[in-house]
Amino acid sequence: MPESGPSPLDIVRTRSLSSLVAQEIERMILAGTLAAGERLNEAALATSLGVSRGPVREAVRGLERSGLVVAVRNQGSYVRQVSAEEALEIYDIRAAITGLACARLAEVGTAAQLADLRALVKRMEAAWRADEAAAYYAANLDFHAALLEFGGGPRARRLYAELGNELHLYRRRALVQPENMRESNAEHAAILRAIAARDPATARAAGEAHIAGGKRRFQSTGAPPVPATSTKTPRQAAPKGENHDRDHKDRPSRPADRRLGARRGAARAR
Amino acid sequence: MPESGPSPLDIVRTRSLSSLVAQEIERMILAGTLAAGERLNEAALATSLGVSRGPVREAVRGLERSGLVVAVRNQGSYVRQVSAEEALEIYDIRAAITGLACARLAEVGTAAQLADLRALVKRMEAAWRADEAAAYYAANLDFHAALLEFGGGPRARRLYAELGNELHLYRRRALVQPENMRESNAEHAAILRAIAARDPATARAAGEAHIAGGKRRFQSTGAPPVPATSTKTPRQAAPKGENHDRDHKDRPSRPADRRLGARRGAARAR
DNA sequence: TCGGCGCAAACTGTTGACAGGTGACAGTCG
DNA sequence: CGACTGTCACCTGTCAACAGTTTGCGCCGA
Repeated sequence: MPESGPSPLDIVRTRSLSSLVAQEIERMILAGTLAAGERLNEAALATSLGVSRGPVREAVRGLERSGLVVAVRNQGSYVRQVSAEEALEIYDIRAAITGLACARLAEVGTAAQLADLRALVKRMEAAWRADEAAAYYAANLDFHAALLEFGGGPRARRLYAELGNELHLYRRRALVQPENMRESNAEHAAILRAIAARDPATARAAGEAHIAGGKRRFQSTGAPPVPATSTKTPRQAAPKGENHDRDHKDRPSRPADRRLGARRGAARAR
Repeated sequence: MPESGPSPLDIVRTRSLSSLVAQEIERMILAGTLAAGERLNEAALATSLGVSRGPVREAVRGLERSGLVVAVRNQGSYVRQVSAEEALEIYDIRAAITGLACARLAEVGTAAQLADLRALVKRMEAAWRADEAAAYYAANLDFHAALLEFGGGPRARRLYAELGNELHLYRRRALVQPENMRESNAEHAAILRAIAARDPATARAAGEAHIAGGKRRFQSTGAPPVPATSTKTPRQAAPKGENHDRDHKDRPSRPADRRLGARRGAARAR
């Protein structure tokens, strides 16, 4: 018999449908399939994923807690819109977390871990010289993930990942510009030097400076002070403070959504 | 007509049942009504709160995402147990966040905000002299909340609250000892001085040092390396691959739980 | 022609019910 | 007497249906 190995139906044995659905919706959001500010239609999502509304609701509730969506009673859930101010704040927090991990790594890091990090920096340098932004981007993600994997605890890792997700919500495009790659990787090297020198304070400062540099590059790369798409803000039913304005442009797919998941009969098919 | 004002049943009009239930369960967990490691019986919670299982499930899913509970498929959800290592890590992250807020407050804080903080420090000093640990504890919470309210963005505030909750999970007792109050409040004063001097770097260091001091006091106040109630530590409900060994000790309250919410007839009563 | 009003559809919130899985107890065999 | 296996109750996972509310659309009147 053909054994698919990694996850044939062990998946369904260990993870509940809700978690699978949550993972899928999160992927959709981060991939841009569900745009920021877009409304989540429970029935449509359910039929599209082939499950009932129950798991979808549970998944959305989880995503709401983790800050990816916002929900308004009797109105629906919307993909969260991250304002420019929030994005900058997230950079600050990320800087602090990264600094923590770097400092700790300078204290307890092993030679093997350092070698791993060096290899990643080398990969990034190669990508930069070849002007392959995508490869650099991937290696950069790996580098930071490794930094937290080696130097951070589980809580810090989770937090870092969450912050990264929220940042993706602001702007999807990978904002790596050719001239930035060199600068960014130089900072990486500085971090490595400090860690190799077993100097926690310097390592921390280097880690923070690197994220701060990313924040600066992010700002200068044409991040508008207001992410806004439209001219008006009036209509708003936000739960707390934020307003995610939605004019007609905001729901072009709305009729399609309706047709997709509306009819009882269609929803029942499975 | 008698208008109760804040929350008669307008609450149910603005907040969904799920969020209310989540809030209540969170309160129960933090208050100790639901002990760490205890299992959450959906049916029992539902009847106890007078709602169906749906909202309870959604609430628990949310709490799972925010780290208060862990869930295993086909087995149930358990109030998360925070290990000593995790607690220490949380202190580190809190220190970083607090430092951030202090630094920012030193830059942009207003005189009124400084006055508020000074008043809180005074309140704590009074509580210390009167040896009223409870009052000190409350004012201390207010102080830190104000610190983040004035110096932190919304994301940092949410994060700080979440970390505080997780810390409560480790040990409920307010670990303020008389001799610690003076030291703690001295650090508060140091933070204030640095902020008043408009010295971000020093303010940040003071904020971090204060949390680090709290961590030290937390450790020395007899926090055992093992939070355990019993002799063995291996117990930890693991979501992934870990085997969550469960000996009889693990569920002393299990029979009671069953009796509480088990029978179909009882579950249906409402 | 424009503004207000009312109806209807759709979507969310909530509930009840069903099916599968897991853990424990008891009986039996070595 | 111990270990194993079969059975059973409970509990979670999932689904389908019901109720309330909001929103959009059409109609009527000024």
